[in-house]
Amino acid sequence: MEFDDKVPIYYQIEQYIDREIITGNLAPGDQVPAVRQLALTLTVNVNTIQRALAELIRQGILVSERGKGNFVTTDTMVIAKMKRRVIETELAKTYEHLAGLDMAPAEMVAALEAYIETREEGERHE
Amino acid sequence: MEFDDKVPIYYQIEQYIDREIITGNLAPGDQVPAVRQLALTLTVNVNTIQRALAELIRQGILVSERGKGNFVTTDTMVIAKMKRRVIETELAKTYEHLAGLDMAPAEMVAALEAYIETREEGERHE
DNA sequence: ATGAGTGTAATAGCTAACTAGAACACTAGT
DNA sequence: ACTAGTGTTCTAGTTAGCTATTACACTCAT
Repeated sequence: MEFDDKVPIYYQIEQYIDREIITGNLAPGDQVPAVRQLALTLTVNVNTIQRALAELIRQGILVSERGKGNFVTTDTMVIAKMKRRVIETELAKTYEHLAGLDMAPAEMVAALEAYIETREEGERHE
Repeated sequence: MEFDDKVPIYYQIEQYIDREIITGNLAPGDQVPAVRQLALTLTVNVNTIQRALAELIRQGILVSERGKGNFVTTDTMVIAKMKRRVIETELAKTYEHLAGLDMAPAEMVAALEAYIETREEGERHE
């Protein structure tokens, strides 16, 4: 996995697992890969994995069972709330950044559409 | 100024100045506030300011004149290129993040529109 | 020449993030 | 009981980012 070196790895791992849950790659009740396995997969130290998981456990998104593993909560409300938070945060950040460029809301939408368009152009010729 | 403690301050200052230039708050040829003044305004150490400016100078966005000050380049091509890069980067990041949530391009646009809508709702009642 | 205003550089010290490695605690299958 | 597979904790050491402080270099008006 490639990390953005401008933001803490443990934080990016948190977001990575959030996404895995949102997309259903990790379903409620599923066991998360073992910490040592994650450390290998993400080529990162176990402690860093632990730090990321600790935060997700604190939020109730994961449930830790000593000796067994870490599991995605079966509390779908917690997951739904997390999903809303993740999406909202993403959009808010985009909005703020573009607003800081003096872009009006309508322009933001247009810019995103244009970006998607050019991106699909590119993919067509890959 | 409020910084995101997940990303280096010097980097956020770079982006801040980029934005000031894009919005025209800082026009080509304009003098950038003195480093010690910026340090005060942004409540940050002079060295941190210097680090941010050094990168902008390296990119040719700012021009340093010892004893006089730092100035926005008059090379409008450099500025135009920077502006494109900033916007492109912003949209790309949003796209990648939302794609990571299994969102289709059309959904991204819809989500952004919905976000803007609710946001304007909120502002109306502030 | 002096002084105020500018950029530049260097030192020292602090903290957060990360790594490496070891040890400990618990679970489940044999 | 043993063993393999889990999570948890701790210590030590490295590096990057930031602060504080001082000193130096240059420009311009007086």
